[in-house]
This record gives sequence, structure tokens and C-alpha cells, in this order.
Amino acid sequence: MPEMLEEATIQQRVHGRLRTDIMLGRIAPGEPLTIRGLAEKLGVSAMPVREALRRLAAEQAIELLGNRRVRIPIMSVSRFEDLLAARVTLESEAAVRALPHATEQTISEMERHDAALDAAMVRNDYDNWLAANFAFHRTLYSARPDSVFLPLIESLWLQVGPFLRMALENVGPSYTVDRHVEALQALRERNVMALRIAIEADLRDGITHLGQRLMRMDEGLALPQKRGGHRSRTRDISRPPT
Amino acid sequence: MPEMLEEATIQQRVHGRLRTDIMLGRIAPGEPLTIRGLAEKLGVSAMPVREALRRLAAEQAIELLGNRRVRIPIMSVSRFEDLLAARVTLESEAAVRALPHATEQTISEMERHDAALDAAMVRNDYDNWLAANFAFHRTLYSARPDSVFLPLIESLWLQVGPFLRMALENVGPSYTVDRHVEALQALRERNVMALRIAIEADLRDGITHLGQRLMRMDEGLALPQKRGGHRSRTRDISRPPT
DNA sequence: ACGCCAATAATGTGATCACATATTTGCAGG
DNA sequence: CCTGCAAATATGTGATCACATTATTGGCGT
Repeated sequence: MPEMLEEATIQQRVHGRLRTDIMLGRIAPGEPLTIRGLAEKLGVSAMPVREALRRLAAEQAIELLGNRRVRIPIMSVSRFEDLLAARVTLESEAAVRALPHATEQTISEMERHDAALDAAMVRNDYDNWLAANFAFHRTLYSARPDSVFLPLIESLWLQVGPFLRMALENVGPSYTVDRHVEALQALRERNVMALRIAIEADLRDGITHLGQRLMRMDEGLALPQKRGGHRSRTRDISRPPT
Repeated sequence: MPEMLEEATIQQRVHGRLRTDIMLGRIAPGEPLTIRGLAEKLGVSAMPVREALRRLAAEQAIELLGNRRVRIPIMSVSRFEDLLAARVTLESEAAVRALPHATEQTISEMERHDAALDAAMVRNDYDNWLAANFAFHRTLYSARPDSVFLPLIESLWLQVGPFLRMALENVGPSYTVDRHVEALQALRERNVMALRIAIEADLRDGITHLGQRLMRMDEGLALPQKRGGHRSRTRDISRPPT
């Protein structure tokens, strides 16, 4: 299940590519994105990029400032708390509603993702760690067909993705207990309350400390905006190595 | 607060226009929407319509079938239940989180919307009834700044809008107790639990019977798909009067 | 008359161009 | 060496065109 290549339309490919890039935090917050720049980088025309960006904006993944810039939204503490609250609210409900539809196949697929997650963790491979984590949750929520929850949840993932990546890179994952095995156990036992608790704990565990530790980082939680004196022609330092 | 005209870009105007049309159910489910058709109807070029449609698709307001058609999604019973559950989950939480930020001005504005709602109800003016109802809720949730809940909630409104309209036109509003006054009362008393209960009751009250009564309507809950023999050149009966 | 099949029309996608405007650069003045 | 202003560049928006694909129409064979 690599990148699910060979999509129908170019715009879908571009959108999918940018979408996973954002969700996995491969694009740093504040990094300037331009239509023509992305078009050249991806080797396509400007038109598909245009529509992909607009679609991503509708998904709250990017923010198109009125002036002439489009960027990944800046994370603030209050926004972070809102996102966490929305995730807990939405995902625990989605999990509970998906429980009756979870088959053995669902559970085994979740176990595979959990194994991939653990494997990525020991390698400090944040890219695959995040991907496996999202896949784990998505597999559960997708068990219920015709889900209206999933698009909303993925919108939240798009918003926390860049932040999670920065958090992982700066403080590293700090899991003590594995909530995923608790969730899997609850699934097997068809225990609604235990599942809800496990999902909520999973979301809060991996994030709360990160949030608290990150509150002490610079306010912006984004790349330097290159403001100040217009004498920044020395070099476009996209990101200081440390 | 009419249509908030005079937006900056054409695409924003088109998007806003179609968005309210859908949310208020002015566009019947299943009605075929084409880029060029809408462009001509709105007196604009095809480009803004294209982007507006793609944006609406990202908001789950419309569904672009792979073939060559774009339509308002068909409502099914399970989808309806999911939408209601998502609304209850998300909106009650958003209400509680907005409560500390609700000022006197917030409450008075909500009262104005509630009055407009009542006025529209006696006139059987479903258009303004729905608009006032959404405005009532939006005013509350917007009290908390930087809300990540509101876009998700509005996405749900876009999905239930067409259905609510059909429901209202077919069975009429069936409110017995006014949950809005209960919500306002809870707001004034800063009673978190009472507010949550009032919001949840408000959502369920106005909808559940409608849903049950509508389950007996034709499965599709949409316009006839004009399928069957290709000999439909007689007339395009957009909607039988009864 | 009905159903299948080719011909025609319509639609979405992508590309390129023009234009208004914001941003960046270049240069002078303090 | 820094600051402010004008030229130059870059960018988003919108429009138009070409093309592949799909839906619709008209006619033919049973």
C-alpha cells in the first residue's frame, strides 16, 4: 500500500501528494507555497495545482491569506487545544459507531498497522510512524460504511499533522503504555466503553505533553516570516539546521 | 445581514452563492449541475464555477461522480443517522466550549435570530427558517474565537441542508417545545450541562420524527434519475407537483 | 413498436495567455 | 550602514481554447 499511484486525473495526484505531505508534516508550517512553484516542482501545469490548493484550503489544510500568499496555518496553543478536543470528540464517537462493523479482518489489519508503527518507532522513522498511526485509526473508523465522520476527522489530521511532526522531531515520541493494544482488546471484546476510553487516552497521551513542552517553543511555531529589514538577500535560509 | 455581497473574488461569490443555496436546500438532491450551465446561469466564466464546485466537493456539499456528473449526494437512512450523530457530537461540544466566551451581545444576537426563526415559522417560510436556525447556532459556536469546530459543523449543515428542506416541505416543522429558549436560559446561567442537553435536544427534536416519517418516502430521496429507456424526450419533468 | 448502434452534442480536464496587484529588488538619501 | 521610495518581478485570478471521454440523440434492423 505505497502511495496508491496511478490515479485518474492529474489534479487528484497532485492533491493526494500534497495531502499526504501535509498530513505527515513533510511541509513545514509557514513555508511559502506558490502555484507556479509547486507546478514546476511536480512537473505539471499550473491548473491542477490551483484546484488542488483550493481543495486543500477547503479541507482546512492550508490557509490562503488574502494578500497573495498561501501557507500552512500557524499553530497556537488555543488552536492546538481545540484540535485535540475535536479529535477526541469525533474519533471516540466514530470508534464506538464503527465497533459493531469491525470484523476479524478489520482487527488484523489494525494489528499490521500497529506493528508497522512500532517498527517505525524504534527506527525514529517519524514519517512512517505518523502514516501507520493514521492508518490504524482510519482502518477502524472505515469499518462502518458510508461514514460521514472520516472526512471530518481527516480534516483534523491535516491540521495537526505538521504540528505533530515538529513535536516528534523536537521531543520524540513519549509513549509509556500502548493504547493501541487496549483498543484492539476492547474491539475483540466488543466493549464499547473500553474502546472509547482507549481511543481518548491514545489521543491525549501522545499529544498532551508534547503540547505542554511545545508551549515553551517560540510562539509562532512556524518558520521565520522573513519580516524585518528588507535586507534578506543574503540567502533564503529555509530552515536553520538546528 | 442579507447575502453579504461585495466579496472580493468572483470565485468567492459563486462559492458563497452555491453554498447557501445548498445549505438552505434551494437545490434539490439529484439535480444535475454542470460547470457551463452554472456559469451561464450566474453570468460568469466557467473558471470560477469550476473552483467553487471543487471547493464544495471538498466540503462534502456535492458529490462528483467519476463519470461526468456532479450532484448533491443521495440521502440514505444510515447516512442520515450518521449525520445526526455527528451533529450532536460536534455541536454540543462546540456549544459547551463556546459558553465561557458568550457575552451579552452574543446572547442578544441569538435572541434576534430566534425571533426571526419564529416569524418565519408562522409564515411557513422555510428558507428564512433554516437560515435563522443556522445563524442561531453559528452565533453561539462563533463566540469562541479561532474555532476549529465551525468549519466541520458547517460541512455537516451542507450535507443535511437539502434533506431538511425536503423534510420541511413534506411534513412541516413539528416543534413542540422551544429548545432555543432553554439554550438561551442555560447560557445566561452559565449552566454547562443544561446547555449541552438543550443543544442535543434541539437537534434531535426537529429531526428524528422527520427522519422516521421520511424513511417511508421513496428510497432515493432525490429526483428521478431519468434512467430506464432512452425514450425520455417527452419532457424533463424536474419535479412532480405532488 | 421496441431495442441496439453509430453519430452528434455536451462535459470535465488541462494548458496557455492577459491583467491587476502584491512582493521583492534596486537605488538614492540620510 | 540603515531607511524610504520607485522599478521590476512574481503571483493569483479569470478567460479562452483544445482534447479525450461521456451522455444524448437519430436511425436502422428485427
